[in-house]
Amino acid sequence: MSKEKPSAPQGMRDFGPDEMVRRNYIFNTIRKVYEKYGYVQIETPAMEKLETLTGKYGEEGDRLIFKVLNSGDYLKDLKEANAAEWDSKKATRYLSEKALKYDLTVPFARFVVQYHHQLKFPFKRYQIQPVWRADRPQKGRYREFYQCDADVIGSDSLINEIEFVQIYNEVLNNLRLKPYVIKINHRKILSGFAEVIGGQAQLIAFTVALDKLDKIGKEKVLEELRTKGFTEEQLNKVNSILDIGGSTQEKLSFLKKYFENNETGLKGVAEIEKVFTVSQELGIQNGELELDLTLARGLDYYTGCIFEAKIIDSGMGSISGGGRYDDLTGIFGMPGISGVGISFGADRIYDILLAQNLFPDFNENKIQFLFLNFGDEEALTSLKLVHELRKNDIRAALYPDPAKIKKQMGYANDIGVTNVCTIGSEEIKNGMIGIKNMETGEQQSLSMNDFKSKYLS
RNA sequence: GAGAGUGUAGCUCAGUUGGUUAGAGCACCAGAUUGUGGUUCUGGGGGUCGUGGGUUCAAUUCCCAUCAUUCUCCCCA
Repeated sequence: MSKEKPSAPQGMRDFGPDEMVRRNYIFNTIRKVYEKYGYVQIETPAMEKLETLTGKYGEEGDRLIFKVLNSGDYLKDLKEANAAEWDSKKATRYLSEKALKYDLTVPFARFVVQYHHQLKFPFKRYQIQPVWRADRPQKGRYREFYQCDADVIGSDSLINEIEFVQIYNEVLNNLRLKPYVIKINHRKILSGFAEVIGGQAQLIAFTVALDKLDKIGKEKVLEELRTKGFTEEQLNKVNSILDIGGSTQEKLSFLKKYFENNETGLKGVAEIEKVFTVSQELGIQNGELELDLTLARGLDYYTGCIFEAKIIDSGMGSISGGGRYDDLTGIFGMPGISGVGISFGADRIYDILLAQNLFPDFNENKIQFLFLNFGDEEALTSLKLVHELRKNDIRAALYPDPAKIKKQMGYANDIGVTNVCTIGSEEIKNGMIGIKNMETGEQQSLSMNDFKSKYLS
């Protein structure tokens, strides 16, 4: 290829008509469930002030924020400050004051603080919008992707967590994404572990290592913690945690004993237990909801229950995450307001549905009647009928150009219309209309009046 | 931020142990069928083999660099 082909930026995609139909199916399915549970929709801008986003996602997250270059002479301040020796981090605040949003939760927290005087709490909102991450793209990972968030803010009740389990169940069932598992854990259980072990300062290192248990195994986890400075005594205590297995009930009773003298851990256990028992009463099956003590989740702001949903054997990472954050609005100057929310990754759901052939047929989007164009005179008659059909909310169209009939038929076939209608000079003379069903190939001739009484009200 | 793979027609790819005019399937256009598609048949257009440099009598093929892209780790939806 001698010339550079035009293309979208790395990790960002175009969506053709077929893809949009499928994507809207996902969005609508999720939207319907959210609305049924009483969530209302909002949107926030593509960009936020850089200061709104930085520091909310941990060091790794900050690195992945897409910064937007200032307009105008963005080097002016740097020149005046003699900034030649600066590193890029120091120079950033002079070069960029806006950034593409990294998720929907933090902009929502900003929204809540900004409009709290006119919001009614508990405020239940949903939001379906793209977010951007300057990540290395790979399978199931894009630089621009859609999140479908639902959050409740201003309510401490565990009812919210329990409802999110219901929402997960309903959305995943409606999309026919089975089998799935909703993993649940509690930040206070993780904190409790850290307190018992005596490595409170190393909570982060501990949870990060714990998170890898599935992937790298027990020995490697212990090894990693050893290099992070955990003593042998601490490692022994970690060891007994890593061995926890069995049913959720067994895990819970182990934890109750383990946290005998630890208030934080006990609180976490009690909350998880309640979510489990009530969910079961509401029909959640064994295996659909699982206490996963290795579930950590990176986002720094979670403080209570944390969720993750996975489609078993999909070869895809989690398609949804979420949790409770007690003080997200605190960083914007409004402390003491608790929130909890979840987020579906629409693009990963799309990939799984496509790979497993789980999209339904979308016939209702097809054109019902395509009228062939036999020339200006004949087309006018067709156009009037098309107009009538459209008035009756029937999808109809006239081929705009008097092209060869073979070409028009080919077009009808390619875009998948249901029926082709012919009104040429013959038909006009006899007051007839030809209808061909493109699927069966059947062709019939109807009088105009029969056609109208059959399809028009 | 670290590592690996791949760049040949619009798409998916074959091929050349370095040697005259670089192939297939699909897609596209035309005809067989001048008012009838999806099947079939015939014909056609389209590539300086990602880009730059090196080795060589000769490079699409070997070497180096560069860019693009895919995947893995990190992290995450």
